[in-house]
Amino acid sequence: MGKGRAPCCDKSKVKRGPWSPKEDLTLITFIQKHGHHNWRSLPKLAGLMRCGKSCRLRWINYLRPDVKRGNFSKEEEDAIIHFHQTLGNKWSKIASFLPGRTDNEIKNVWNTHLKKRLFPNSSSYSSISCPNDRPTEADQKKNYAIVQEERNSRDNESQDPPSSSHLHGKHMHTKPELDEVNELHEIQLLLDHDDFDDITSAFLQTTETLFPVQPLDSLLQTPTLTGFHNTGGATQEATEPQSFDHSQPEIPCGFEETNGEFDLWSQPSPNSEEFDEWLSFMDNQTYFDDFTLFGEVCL
DNA sequence: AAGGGTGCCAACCGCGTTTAG
DNA sequence: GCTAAACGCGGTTGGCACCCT
Repeated sequence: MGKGRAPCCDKSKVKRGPWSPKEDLTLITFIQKHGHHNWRSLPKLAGLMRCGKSCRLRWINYLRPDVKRGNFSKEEEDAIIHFHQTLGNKWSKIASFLPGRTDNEIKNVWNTHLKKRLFPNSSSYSSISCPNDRPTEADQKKNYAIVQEERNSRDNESQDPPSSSHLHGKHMHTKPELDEVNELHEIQLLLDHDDFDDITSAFLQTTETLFPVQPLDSLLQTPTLTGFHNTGGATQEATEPQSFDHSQPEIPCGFEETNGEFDLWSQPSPNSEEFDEWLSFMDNQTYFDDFTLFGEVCL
């Protein structure tokens, strides 16, 4: 690098703060027509007085057709806890296992709900990725177990438990709810997005099996496969989803084992022999018909 | 009713990584 | 190989809505 980073845009010439519905429409329309190959030039071409980074963030976190609205389900929260235990603050990685959820949203849910439940007395503990503040492994496991216990008792108490982390009736309106929902709905009607519709409905139909949520009990055992379930043990049957396949996935060649874990995040080179095998493996694990499509959708 | 406190989330900031020339 | 631009990620913050006194 040279003499420091040039600012991504002239802050005096770009609008900041909340996006208006008109700006949203402009961005959606432009991206659906032209894509987003260059975020930096996009706002200029689209006629938006916004920084490219701001456009990208708005699109990814809010305007993408496959962004799932509403509260997090128990399964999603379990998945977050699971993957956070394995991956730490790798929000984008975690988000890749929760179709329709963004890294920002997951990060917020973790910071505002899940972390407090897991580490209620750790006010100084701000990041699990910070080694110095990191709770001991034993503490983590204990806390994960406590959360799972709370969940079970909560589910037993009510046939219709709150499905999200918003357990106390707080209802924020900063998301496009109420009037804004109608407005966005109108925007959607204006747009031709057949392809996106297909993808989105596919997501919604298969969400329950997209991320095989490992029961918390079995999570407490040392994971043998980074990012995926292990076969658990004697404790696993209590809460397992019915559609969950517990067979140990066969590890294709090309995955290297480090520290007793297989690194599935290391995608083989597209030209390598392992690539097709990797695709096939990931396809099976994510229950997507076409994993390459999944990669595209996740942007 | 009012005002201070708190929770929450969308958006911003800055840095590391990747890509292009 | 070097440099700068662009991208992407994770941490942080501003401000709104609700709660409490």
